[in-house]
Amino acid sequence: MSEQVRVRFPPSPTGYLHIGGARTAIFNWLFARKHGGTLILRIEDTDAERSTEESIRGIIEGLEWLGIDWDEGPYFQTEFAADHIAAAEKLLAEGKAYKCFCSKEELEARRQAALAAKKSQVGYDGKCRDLSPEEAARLEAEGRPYVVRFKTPRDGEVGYEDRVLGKISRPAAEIEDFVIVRSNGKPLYLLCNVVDDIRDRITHIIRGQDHMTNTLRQVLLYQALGARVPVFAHMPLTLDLKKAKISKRSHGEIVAVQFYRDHGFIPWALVNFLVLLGWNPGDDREIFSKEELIQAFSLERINRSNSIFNYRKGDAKFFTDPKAISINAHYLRTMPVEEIAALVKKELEREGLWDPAYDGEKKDWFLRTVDMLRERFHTTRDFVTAGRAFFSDDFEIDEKALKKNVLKHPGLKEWLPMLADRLEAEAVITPERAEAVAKGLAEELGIKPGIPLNAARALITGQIKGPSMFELFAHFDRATVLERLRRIGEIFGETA
RNA sequence: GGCCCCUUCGUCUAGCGGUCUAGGACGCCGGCCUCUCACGCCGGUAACACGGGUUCGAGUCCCGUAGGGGUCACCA
Repeated sequence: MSEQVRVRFPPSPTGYLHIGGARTAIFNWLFARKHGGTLILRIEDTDAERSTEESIRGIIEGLEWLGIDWDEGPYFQTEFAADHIAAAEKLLAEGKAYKCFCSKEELEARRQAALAAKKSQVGYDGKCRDLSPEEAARLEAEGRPYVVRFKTPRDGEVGYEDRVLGKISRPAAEIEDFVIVRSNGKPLYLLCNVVDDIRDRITHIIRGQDHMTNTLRQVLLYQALGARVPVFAHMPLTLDLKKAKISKRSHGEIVAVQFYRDHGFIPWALVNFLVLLGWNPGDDREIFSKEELIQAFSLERINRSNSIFNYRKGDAKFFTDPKAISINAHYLRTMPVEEIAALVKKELEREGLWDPAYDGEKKDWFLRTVDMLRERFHTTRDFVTAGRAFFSDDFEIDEKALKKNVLKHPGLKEWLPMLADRLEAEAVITPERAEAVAKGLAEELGIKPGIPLNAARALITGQIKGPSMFELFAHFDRATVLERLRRIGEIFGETA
């Protein structure tokens, strides 16, 4: 590619960054990085009523969190209003657009009539298209409000070569004379977008298939404005299980990038998951480093069909797409432990469980804890929920663990204190000594080793499952182990 | 409804005429490991929407049908 690649991500700041938008940003970013190009962030804030500062902040934070960096911007569309107006005036002056004085009511009435007559064309009928200059001037002088419409060619084909869909074309005459400037003088998205892309020298437009019909009209606009038509690539959409477009309205926070940040996702894991929705590298790889992904990415391998975000509301086991969780869990257990520890630190801080010593004299212990737990956790959030007992004495014992591993065996009331005594007698508790002590005791008592061990797990970690208890006896500090084991008395006391 | 796009396991997907009794991943089920869980390893379940063509041969090409999606604003 000899020409410098320039792509853009143009969110409209009317909500948070959702995963569909993030995916679009990711594809553009990958394409730019792959070709040593430029990614421009352009905030399309022309819809003043719906645009908010908060949303702009949310989008930027979301992109930063994901690690999607841009090279230019953020630019704000509203700052280029003069360009948009100038373009509209140019089209008007060249006779490529015209003023339309039809009122909304008239338009609606004619539309309904066309619909009733079962006409195939229900768009604008072109009534003002051929108004004489005198007539138009007269109406304008009367103070009649007008919109500016683009004069669509009456013959020929409009088309373009889509990099994912192939050749797309339609007869130009089928496209109605669409509005490019509102009656209040404000240009519309269709025009602004094209003018901005021309100014920003955008070479490739990578966006969702929901823009496909816009594209034909925009191609016309590029041509009328004498600009080169960029390359288009329309990505498939992401739907829900019921095949509806995912949206905040119907799916809530689950579609927000922020939700994943708040639920212990590793940013790159989300990127990795999202990029696999509608794209594949052509081989069996599914896990990519940033460099590998940039290397593997290409527009041609984007799928044509929509994909489904496999999320079931209220699923007890999977709070989001199982594959997303699985990819996150993969990164959680394979990334350098220090990197995971840094993320866990943030979770602990947020929960008020962070001990500065974890960065100092307890650093090794902290890293080992993270390492020990991470292979059975799915998110960094799990460290402060299921893993809470590792960082605080204030934790609840899981109900099932209590029922199944403790209360079922009243003998534990004696056995666990015995175990505590014997561990206390050890000069240093190592996993090996702990195993010998625990197994020895079980044998003497004539019980299965699992009984005291699983009970100890419940008392010490609050969980029904977790790392090896032999490891844990040695891992927790001595006093904690002994104290928690001896709490067995309270348990039976409380529930008796 | 018009126009446009799409259609392989439950989900993400590989497949660009013969190598497809359709491969991988996630999920699910079973097994090994084992103090529990997880990891890991082994095994299993499960799909070419339908109908016509073209061809010696079709998941792959063509047409039709059905289904799904997108879009039809003085929103972006």
